[in-house]
Amino acid sequence: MSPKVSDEHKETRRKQILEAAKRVFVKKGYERATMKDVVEESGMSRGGVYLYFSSTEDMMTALLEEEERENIEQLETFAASDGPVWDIIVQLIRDIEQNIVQMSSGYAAAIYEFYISRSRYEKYVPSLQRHYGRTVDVFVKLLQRGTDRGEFRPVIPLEHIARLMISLVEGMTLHCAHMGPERIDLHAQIEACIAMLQVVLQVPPESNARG
Amino acid sequence: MSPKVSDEHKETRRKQILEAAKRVFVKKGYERATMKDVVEESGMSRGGVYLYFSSTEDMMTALLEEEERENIEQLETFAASDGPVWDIIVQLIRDIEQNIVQMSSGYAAAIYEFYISRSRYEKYVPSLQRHYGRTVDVFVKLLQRGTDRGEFRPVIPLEHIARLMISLVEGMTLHCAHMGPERIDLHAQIEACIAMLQVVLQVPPESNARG
DNA sequence: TATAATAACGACATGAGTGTCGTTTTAAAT
DNA sequence: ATTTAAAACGACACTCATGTCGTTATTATA
Repeated sequence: MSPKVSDEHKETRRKQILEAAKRVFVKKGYERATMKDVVEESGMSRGGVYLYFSSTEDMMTALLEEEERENIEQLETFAASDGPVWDIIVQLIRDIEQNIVQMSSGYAAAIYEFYISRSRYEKYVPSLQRHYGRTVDVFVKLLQRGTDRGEFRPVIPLEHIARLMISLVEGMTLHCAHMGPERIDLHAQIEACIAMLQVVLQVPPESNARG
Repeated sequence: MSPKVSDEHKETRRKQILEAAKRVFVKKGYERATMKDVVEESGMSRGGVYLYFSSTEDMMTALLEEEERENIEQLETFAASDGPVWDIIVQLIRDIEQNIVQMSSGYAAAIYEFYISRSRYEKYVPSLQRHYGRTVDVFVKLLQRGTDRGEFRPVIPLEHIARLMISLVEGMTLHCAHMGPERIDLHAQIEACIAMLQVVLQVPPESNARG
């Protein structure tokens, strides 16, 4: 008469399966990944894995839920930090560059596959929109703070700038996933992006944020 | 003793199958589309379809080959037209907006699925790179002409501007495929993109290209 | 009109992934 | 040490798309 294992144990197993799933996604992509693959990669049995997840979609959802939360939190942390807003933005963009490069070997592609296949089913679109909307919000607020402080004199509405930046990052990420950072000259693009933003926000040149 | 049908007939059949395939791709996406689907959609038999294409990959490749060629040609035609370069660019960008909207219902998603799944296999990457490279080239040359003519005084290297624009378009297209043009305020983004370009290229304000 | 080449057909064998479920193993509680 | 709840196993039946291939229908030519 006892629940056979502790909750921690179950959580460990769950994590273990998710890690195996992630490796499979990186290697084979989202659509081509099968439960069989994850079973083999995790070293567990078919029945065992099914005890925790009933599809690869469940697994990817679980993986992304956590990562999206971390992403937004990181963005909010950046946005909330002290100092000149322009410096924060520059740091943020360079941080994004690292992220893009890291994900460009397989995992980004798998995530895109997942989102794209989901966007086909209307019920999933709201969650995409929510994430997009939150990202826009955080970025607009950051730009607004810089403007309020007199750091910027934007020549384009802030919300439009925010949306453009997000589109830009998305495009670079996708291109990177397709062709790799070198081929698209990612680093130059990132620096040019910063320069462009500086012009559009009319950041006075005395703001120096060279890394 | 005769080749049973004319070449035109075979070409017609081929087109007919490709059209059916495109409808299937729009409806189900690339990965979930099966030969069975295309067979049923085309109204032909299994054996008949296999006589023309041996996989959905073949079909998508054939569809895209033509469209990519048309795309580049259209871009080159734009770039080659007379008149102020700034006007050409503005027209080009607004044209891209139409393209993005048109493709946002299913087909763009299918194409992304296709490219992403292909990028996983190295042998396909060169063709992606080639297309990307050509697009950059055409755009750089256009910008260069405007600069040579004294229309622009770019504050950022032209090649970087070109790459940024291409990333931007890619990002907007992807977001549109995910969430639709309204949700991402595509039109505002397009106009903001034009405005941003105008600033970065330092196009004198007398250049009026309001549509 | 007859014929020969082949386009088109569709049933079939095959292979791969899925979800289940009866059995075995494990570990907490007695 | 024994009990027992449930974690883990893995074989099995099922589904579905694939590629083939022997058969049938079609149409340019003789």
